[in-house]
Amino acid sequence: MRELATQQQQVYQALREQLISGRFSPGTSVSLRGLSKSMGVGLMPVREAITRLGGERALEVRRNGRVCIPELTHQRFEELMQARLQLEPLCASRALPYVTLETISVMEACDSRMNQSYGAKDADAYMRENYQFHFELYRAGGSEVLVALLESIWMQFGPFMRSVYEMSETTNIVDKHQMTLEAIRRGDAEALCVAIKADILDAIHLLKQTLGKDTL
Amino acid sequence: MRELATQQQQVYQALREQLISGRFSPGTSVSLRGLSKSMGVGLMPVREAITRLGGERALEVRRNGRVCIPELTHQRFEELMQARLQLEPLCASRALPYVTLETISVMEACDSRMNQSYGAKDADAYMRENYQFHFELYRAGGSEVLVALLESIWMQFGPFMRSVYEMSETTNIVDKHQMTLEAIRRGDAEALCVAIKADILDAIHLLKQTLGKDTL
DNA sequence: CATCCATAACTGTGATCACATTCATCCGTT
DNA sequence: AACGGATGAATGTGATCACAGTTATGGATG
Repeated sequence: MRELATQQQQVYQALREQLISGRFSPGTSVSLRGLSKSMGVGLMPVREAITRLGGERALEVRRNGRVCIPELTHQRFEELMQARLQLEPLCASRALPYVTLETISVMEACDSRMNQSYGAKDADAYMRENYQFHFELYRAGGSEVLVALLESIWMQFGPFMRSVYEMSETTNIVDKHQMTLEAIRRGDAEALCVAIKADILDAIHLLKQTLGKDTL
Repeated sequence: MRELATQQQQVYQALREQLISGRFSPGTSVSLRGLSKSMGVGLMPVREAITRLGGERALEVRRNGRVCIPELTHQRFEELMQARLQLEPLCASRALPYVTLETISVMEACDSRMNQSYGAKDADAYMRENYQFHFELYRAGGSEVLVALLESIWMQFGPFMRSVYEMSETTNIVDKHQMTLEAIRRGDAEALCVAIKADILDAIHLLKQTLGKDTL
């Protein structure tokens, strides 16, 4: 972790992690003064952090200026997953040649902690470790542009996945993580792409199965 | 165009168009008070607009807070074009079923104005019309998420392309636009993807040929 | 003439205040 | 009891000020 110099960076980072962990429910309205008090900082830092996150489409700024967590839409969800399917295999392939033994061990540790969190019903930790598992890989290649795009995407669907996690009981995403790790160890780019796509397709299937009745 | 209610939205929109048109050179440093004076508005509007654009990675906010137009890097350029190659055909395919006759005529008008601008050596207009040509199509499908991602990408490589345009003499991108329009008229999704990929590959080739010696 | 240091200008950060608009609440009327 | 309008709280927007850090500029000294 980088040292967070300014207050706005601290607020930005905190909100970012909460979004990726899905600690915010879709539709929740966010107010400047509310966040300001709850985080114990002035108005200006949260103001800048929020407009920045608005630029990353992680928060929705309505026409009247009110800010809220984007609502779950079939359209939005499908677009986000399509974008993941296009970009994540690409980013993973680019990273593969630069993966070190330490990268792998960090990913293994994330996966291990993820299983523990799943057993302990700790949704926050589960989501966070899942994020770190993927991005430890993506970041290895130094693809700053692609990683930034993917982070924007992950912040956008974070709030969705939380509700999925809380509803679902049977998850076998772990297997896809093992598939991913094996492909990396073999240095097999194609298998890596297949594993990652399978992981994303799992998420799609899981969410459609869980929320399918409500939102089509 | 939507009515721009607040000042920050006006500043944001203005900067956005200038970035896409490539009116800013890479490396140019942007200061709050400088923009504030040159645009005739207070500090706050430009402050919010800039942090928002920072979130979209259209402007680079350095660790010390200084803001500037991102520098041209071989790495960055390649990533941006790879992302385009992945996302733009997808976005175009999704839009194809929703294309109306008016969409086509708007695109034709853009292409026509583009040729005029090219003849008149009006780089600003050329870049702007090229943007509108593509996004008139992408927006037709209502893929808000994908369009937002692509707009972020276009703002990031806008400053690059300007220098390319000013150096190059022989451009045949227009042909690819005709290819695109024909594929749309036939409702041929595959041909549309091919045309768009060809357009992007043209841009890649053009830039590598123009700047190839300096930055590898 | 070159070098170094002090001064001045400029930078982003954050706080605070004022304003207009929107939202919710509650009271009065029908 | 239900509806509608007025009042109050809460919201984002923008201006202005103060501060600390950096950068540029200038002159004095070697």
